[in-house]
Amino acid sequence: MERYREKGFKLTPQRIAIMKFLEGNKNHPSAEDIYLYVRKTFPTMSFATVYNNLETLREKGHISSLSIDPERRRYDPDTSSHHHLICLKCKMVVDVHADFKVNVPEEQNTAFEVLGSHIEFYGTCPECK
Amino acid sequence: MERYREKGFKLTPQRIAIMKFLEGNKNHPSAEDIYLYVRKTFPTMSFATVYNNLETLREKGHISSLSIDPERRRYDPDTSSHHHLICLKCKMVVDVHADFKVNVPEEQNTAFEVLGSHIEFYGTCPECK
DNA sequence: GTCTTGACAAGAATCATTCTTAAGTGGTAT
DNA sequence: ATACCACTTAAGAATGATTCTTGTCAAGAC
Ligand SMILES: [Mn+2]
Ligand SMILES: [Mn+2]
Ligand SMILES: [Zn+2]
Ligand SMILES: [Zn+2]
Repeated sequence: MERYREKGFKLTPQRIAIMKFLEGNKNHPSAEDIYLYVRKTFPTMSFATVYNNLETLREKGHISSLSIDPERRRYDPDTSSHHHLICLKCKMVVDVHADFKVNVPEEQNTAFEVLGSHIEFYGTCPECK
Repeated sequence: MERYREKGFKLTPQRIAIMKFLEGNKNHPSAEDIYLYVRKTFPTMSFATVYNNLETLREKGHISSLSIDPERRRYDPDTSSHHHLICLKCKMVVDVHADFKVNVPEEQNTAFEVLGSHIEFYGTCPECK
């Protein structure tokens, strides 16, 4: 946790609670999921504080935000390059850790500077089948 | 255009205008883009009508909606399987037509019924570079 | 022509996210 | 230990995309 201390990044109790909740969390929670959980410990916490912290954490590269669920943004403490699988029914998101070789065709690649890629798989999870 | 006539699918002038705008459109427009354009011909058209029609067209499989731009939904008349490349600066979305071999690892694949996949590439377009 | 089932316009409502403002606090320097 | 200041917070308002509601209308079926 100490490694997060840096210039202009203050470790407040609310922020620590959010970071603890996210640390190792594989559920790809939404801002609301985080809010509902952290509020148990900090009943006065505001929704805006959650968003502020998520944005700050994202800026600093400690978490990433996913647009795989069209209904709400999901947050992921795992910033290593990996992919996702979403259940179209219950919207559960799980990791797909595999190194796929995907490169855009050469002619597009030269004109457009490709910085990365993300694969979203969709389907039905075991519970929803 | 006649091929769209089917049970419970009425061809109204507004709908035809939306379909004409989308037909062959490679810009992946948002609902607002579509609204602003079609309104030129139908000044009384409502935003809700655009959304109603997009949802109906999507249900019938004539268009697909993309969540690649986290700020707004984009619509694509090309329903064939293809991928996308988004410019992180101007949010331009272009097609990537290539057949990548991506399959989730066996153990996930059996538990989870994978129905499809979509690759989003991100980077900087020629104009924004 | 009549009927039925969508489709329409208009605007209200919803919901996620962002912004604003005033008050509070962590971390650094003194 | 104290003071200071930039960053953070809470609270709520604002925004913006999307969905819902309601009364009216019209396409296509018969
Ligand atoms: Mn993940
Ligand atoms: Mn496309
Ligand atoms: Zn499921
Ligand atoms: Zn660009």
